[in-house]
Amino acid sequence: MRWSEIGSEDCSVARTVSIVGDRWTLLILRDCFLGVRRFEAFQEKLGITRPILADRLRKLVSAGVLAKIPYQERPLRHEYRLTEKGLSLYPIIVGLAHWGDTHLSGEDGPPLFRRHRACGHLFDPVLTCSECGEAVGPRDVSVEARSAKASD
Amino acid sequence: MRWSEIGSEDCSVARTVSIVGDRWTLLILRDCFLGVRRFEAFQEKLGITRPILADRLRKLVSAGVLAKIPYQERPLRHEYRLTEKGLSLYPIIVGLAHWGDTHLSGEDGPPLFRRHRACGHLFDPVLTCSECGEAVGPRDVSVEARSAKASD
DNA sequence: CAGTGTGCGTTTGGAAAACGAACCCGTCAA
DNA sequence: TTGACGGGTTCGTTTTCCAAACGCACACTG
Repeated sequence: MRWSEIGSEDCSVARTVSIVGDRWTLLILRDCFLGVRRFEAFQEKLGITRPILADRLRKLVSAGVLAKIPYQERPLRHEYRLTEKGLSLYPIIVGLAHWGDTHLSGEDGPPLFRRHRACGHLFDPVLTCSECGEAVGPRDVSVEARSAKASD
Repeated sequence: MRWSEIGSEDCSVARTVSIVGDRWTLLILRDCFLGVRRFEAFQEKLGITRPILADRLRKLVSAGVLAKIPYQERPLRHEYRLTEKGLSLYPIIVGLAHWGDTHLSGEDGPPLFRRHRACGHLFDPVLTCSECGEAVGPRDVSVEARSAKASD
């Protein structure tokens, strides 16, 4: 299977990976969630080469994850902002961050902490069930094909 | 920044991406969570070339995400199983799946459904705060550097 | 009004990675 | 002894990535 064909697989993971499943793309999104918006800022923070950055931003825009919005005219300049579609990638980025925090931190612990504004605490992200609210792990879930869908 | 240097960045996302932030690796993990364990099975399901598959499996094993466990001797054969460390990648894979379900499904809806065994319902994964249990989105979180860590 | 700076890219060759196809190895079964 | 199975490795070619340089529109400065 070619990379260009992955997006047409009948699998949501594959289709998502075809858009964001790239080293640089994931790091670009990380920075988006940290507030980075401009080409030069991405380039400097990431240490990515300009051609690759331009390519990835173009792809994210065409996928509807980022929007290219003018922030001045004369000369015309754009910034890249997460759309709602892009914002909904948050659980993935936080998931990556939390796994790294847990399994790959040095002795100093994780480099960043996340604070939940509403309750005021430093927190860990927890995956829960939309129906009962309980935490969900890999062994708590069974998978059913579309064709076998029963009621919820 | 070279790919090989990303893992030594002081950022949990970057370090995680250096291990799993690869097209094929993410799809291999998807299949692991669906119960695939053997080289041939991965190769067939993924349509990945053998050299790449061997390389990715080797890297996942050396990262402690998969374990290579003999399932027979004479001839000696191994299977690849998720370790606890690997199982804890579940939120990331589910996140990818759910985003694809939400934003990239065709008219037929998502190809797979997840059922929470404990409560019996088809469910969506929800990211919540470990401290207060509320759902958390990108705008609900502030980030603090290690150096600025206050109490929780 | 020439020169310099800024923001955002594109072009260009060489290096790395991915590709398909073929090959290899130990074991068993016909 | 020929073939099949499971699990890889080797090989030569195509794709992608990289670093550095270049382009371009405009603004500011002397």
